[in-house]
Amino acid sequence: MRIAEPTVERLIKYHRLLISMKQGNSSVVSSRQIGDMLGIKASQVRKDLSYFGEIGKPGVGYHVERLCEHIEQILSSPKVWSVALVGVGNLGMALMGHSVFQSYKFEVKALFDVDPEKVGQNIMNIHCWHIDDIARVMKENDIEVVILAVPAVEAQTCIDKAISSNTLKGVLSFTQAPVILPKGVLFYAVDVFVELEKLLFFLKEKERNIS
Amino acid sequence: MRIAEPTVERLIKYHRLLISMKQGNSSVVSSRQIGDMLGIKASQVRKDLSYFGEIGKPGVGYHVERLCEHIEQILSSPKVWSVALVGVGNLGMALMGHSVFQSYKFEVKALFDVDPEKVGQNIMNIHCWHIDDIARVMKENDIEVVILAVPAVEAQTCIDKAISSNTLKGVLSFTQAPVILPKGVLFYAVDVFVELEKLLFFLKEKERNIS
DNA sequence: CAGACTTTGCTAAATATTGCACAAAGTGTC
DNA sequence: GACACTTTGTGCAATATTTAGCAAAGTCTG
Repeated sequence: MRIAEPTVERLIKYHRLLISMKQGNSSVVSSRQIGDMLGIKASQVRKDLSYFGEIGKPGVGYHVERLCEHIEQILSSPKVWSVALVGVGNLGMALMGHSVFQSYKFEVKALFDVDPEKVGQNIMNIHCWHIDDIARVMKENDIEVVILAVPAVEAQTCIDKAISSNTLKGVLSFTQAPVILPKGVLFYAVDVFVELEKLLFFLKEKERNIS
Repeated sequence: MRIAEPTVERLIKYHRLLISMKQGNSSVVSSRQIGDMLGIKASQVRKDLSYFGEIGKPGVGYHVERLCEHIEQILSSPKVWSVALVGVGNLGMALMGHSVFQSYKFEVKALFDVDPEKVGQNIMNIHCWHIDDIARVMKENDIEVVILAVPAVEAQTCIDKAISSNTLKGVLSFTQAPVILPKGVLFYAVDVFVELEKLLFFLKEKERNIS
């Protein structure tokens, strides 16, 4: 059974919320409460949660810990993914420092850059290689996922080198350049520019509709 | 006429692409070419572009410069938005350094943080205030948009202070915490964690379906 | 333990979004 | 200028996603 992307996205958010609720005082939570906290309709929450069998109790709600484990199981990986971070500039460093990067689901095995100040160094205990070594290092470390945080103009070149490792399975890109990938390689992009433009666009539209 | 969010998102991407094509050699481009470069179906491209009147020529395609201006007009703002960046940590600095922030559509008028090393300083020529001053500074500078780049635990507190300025109209959040806003304030979030989790989830699913 | 609530799981309807297919329009060649 | 292409714009069908509504199940109160 295939799960739709928006559903997965919400499951991730429920999971995150439940983790923070585990330290709270109530051991039970209703779809309404979850929905209100995340800005999602309660019926949507129920539909998402009932996707994998009945887990809530009518008249009561969902048991926080149980539900959390339940979602954890759905989202869980059978293995720890090996990841490479390409581009150790401001953004790359910000990512590395981010708590997200202390996950049990993946491990950043190698860094890549072109800056001679960084290449050869250990940064936050991870070795930084020259981007030209990426195919070899990826093969040696079985790296299947690349996080791309380089300037737009270099994105495609870097990706092409990563592709030549033949181990690449997924890319999370932070650059705004469109990149061409062999089909079969999953691609997700975090596009700051697009989000900001969208915000400004709909702000404009809203003001226009008022006046 | 209301434009759907996915459409706006694609328009932004077309615009970005067209800008880079303006320096290229061909002055004309087809919906097929645009689609291939961005991973979008040609029919979708045509539908998006014809939303605002006929602008292409059958048998030829779209005139790059003309199309670019056309989209620019759709996306254009009647004013330059005043923006505050809340949180001048790694991520905030990365954003400031990003080329996205040299836009003619908005201007970062003020920075906010709690770190005594930063408060009172000018960072990249913009003054950094203590977060407690945000309501006053926002009012004085007519700041309507806040970019939130603080640790999750501080997100709500910061936003509450920004709300009390009464000038807040939109938020672009980089924190993973859900925040409660008065309705009427637009909210967009860039959620690194969610994107990464989605990537890993669908990678897992894909491998599971193969084996 | 009856009656008033609450809340789930699910089905069906409503919306939103994408993709197809084709006529009409433009280009190029001989 | 006839014929073979290419490519747009668009109506309609197909998919995807969200929302509403409700019976059934569980809780609480007196």
